[in-house]
Formats: sequence, C-alpha cells, structure tokens
Amino acid sequence: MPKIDVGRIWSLNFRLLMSVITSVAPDITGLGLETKELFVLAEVDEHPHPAELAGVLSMPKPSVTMYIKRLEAAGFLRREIDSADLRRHRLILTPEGRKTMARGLALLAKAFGARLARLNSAQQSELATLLEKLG
Amino acid sequence: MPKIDVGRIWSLNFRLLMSVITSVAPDITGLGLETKELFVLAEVDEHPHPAELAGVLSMPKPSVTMYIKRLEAAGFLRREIDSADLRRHRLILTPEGRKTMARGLALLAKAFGARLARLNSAQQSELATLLEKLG
DNA sequence: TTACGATAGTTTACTATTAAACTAATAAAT
DNA sequence: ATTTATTAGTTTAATAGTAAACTATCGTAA
Repeated sequence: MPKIDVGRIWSLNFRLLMSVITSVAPDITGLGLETKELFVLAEVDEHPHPAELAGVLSMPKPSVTMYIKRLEAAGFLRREIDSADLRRHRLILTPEGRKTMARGLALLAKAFGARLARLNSAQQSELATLLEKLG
Repeated sequence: MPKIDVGRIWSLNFRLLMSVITSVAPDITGLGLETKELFVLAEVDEHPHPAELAGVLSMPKPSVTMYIKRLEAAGFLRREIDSADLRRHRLILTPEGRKTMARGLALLAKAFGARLARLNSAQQSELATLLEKLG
C-alpha cells in the first residue's frame, strides 16, 4: 500500500474544479446569473435559509445576502419571512429559477461530465459514495 | 446501476474543497500570505513564468501580477528577466519562500487529511486513484 | 528593415467581495 | 419580567479581483 500524497490529490482536484468553472463561466453568464449565484440557487431547495447557505457554501453572510438580492431581482427566487421565527427568510425557487438552475447545472454537468467520463459507471458511483462520506 | 448524478458529485466535491480552504485560511494568513498567494507559490517551481501560472491556476493575468508583487515584497520569491526573451520574467523561490510554502502546504494537507481520515485506508487509496484518473 | 501580428507582463478603472458594525428577533438565565 | 447572550440577516466601508487598454518585446515575412 503506497503512502497517499494528500497535497497532490488536493492540487489535482482543485485545479480540476477551477478549470471546469472557468470553462463554463461564460455560458452560465449567458443564462443571466454568475457562477456563484448558480451555486446558491442549486442549494436553495436543500438549504432554504441564507445563514445555512453561507455555512454550506463556505461563503460570508454578506455575500449570500447580495447573491440572493440579485437572484430575487432576476426573478429566480422569492423570499418569505418565516412566521415561526421572524428573523428568518425562507427562500423559494420560482419556476423560472428552477429552469435556469437546471440549465446551469446541465452546463456544469456537461463540462465536469466530460472529465467524469474517464471513469466507468461503477467508479463514478464509488466516487460519489466516497465524497458523500467526506462531506 | 443507477444513473450517476454529476451535479451531486460536483457539489459534494466543491463544498469539500471550499470548506477545507476556509478552515485553513486563518492559519495560512498567519504565515504572512493569502491562500491564493500560497497556490501561486506552490506552482512556481513547475511553472516559473506568470503567464503559465495564470493558465494552470485558472487566474487572470493581472491577478497573478498582483500576487507576485506581494510575494516578492514579502521576500518569498524574486524575479529575473529572461535574457533570451526580455518580455519574460522567471520566478525563483527564495529559501524563505520555500520554507513558507512547505508550511502552508502542510497546513492544507493536515486539514484535508483530517477529512480523508473519515475513510479507511482502502477507501483513501480508491479515492486517490479515481481523482488521479480525473486529473 | 519596417511592418505586422502575437505574446509577456503591467496599469488603470471599475466591479465584486467581505470584515465590521448594525438592527431585529429569539432564547436563556435570573 | 428583565437582562443578557445568541442568531438571522443587512448595511456600510474598505479591500480584493479583474476586464480592457497599455508598453515592450518577439517572430515572421515582404
């Protein structure tokens, strides 16, 4: 069993993600949102509150505030004040937001999928499982 | 075999990297450089010219210019004009820069390694293999 | 041998991001 | 009940990042 080079795995992985993001950024912009706004949009269903989004996406709260503001202005989501806790805002995707999210993720999936295609189906499942454990 | 969700793999992986970066950022700052400056420093040996660095790290050229300027001012690297091509600057790590790079990468490896520890040894190897294939 | 297009790196001028401080609401303790 | 601490989200003030335009050099070609 050879010793694993953590730094190398890190660097490969990081550069992979950055290069995929860079390559799709112009297409995503074409949908009317920025890459980071898409990441926010993509987590709204699972994490409908801004503070959670900030945590899960490792973003500062003010950044989330701003992305949400833009996404709302663009008609991709709307906000409701949580009646059980008046501090909280529940975010809800609009149909347009959901459609745009799907398109954006499809672009990302296409670019990332091109890399993932180097793995066979079983390996892709295995990777998903391992990343689940790491999350 | 269920169809694999590329977007989900993407999201898990992206969130993993961001959370690791966020967790080590304060310690890296303590070394006297920013995270992105560390990434630049870490690629200088393999890619000693700014334009290459920009390509490999998926960063705009002006950003690289700025990071290099700071790294040079901090004494972590120096620049030589390539005598064969007066447009090019060859970057060279100083001993101090090399030491700081090693410390920074060690912090990163430690934080990432802590996540990796959730996997058993066989799973770590499997992950390494899969990510190698994707690089 | 100058003219032209391409490349390396920088500067400028603007936008994006965020730390710090704030308001408002809730929870916990006294 | 009232203080105190905590949490959600926003605003402000300042820094970080970058697109566009620039200088300088190079490679090539008529």
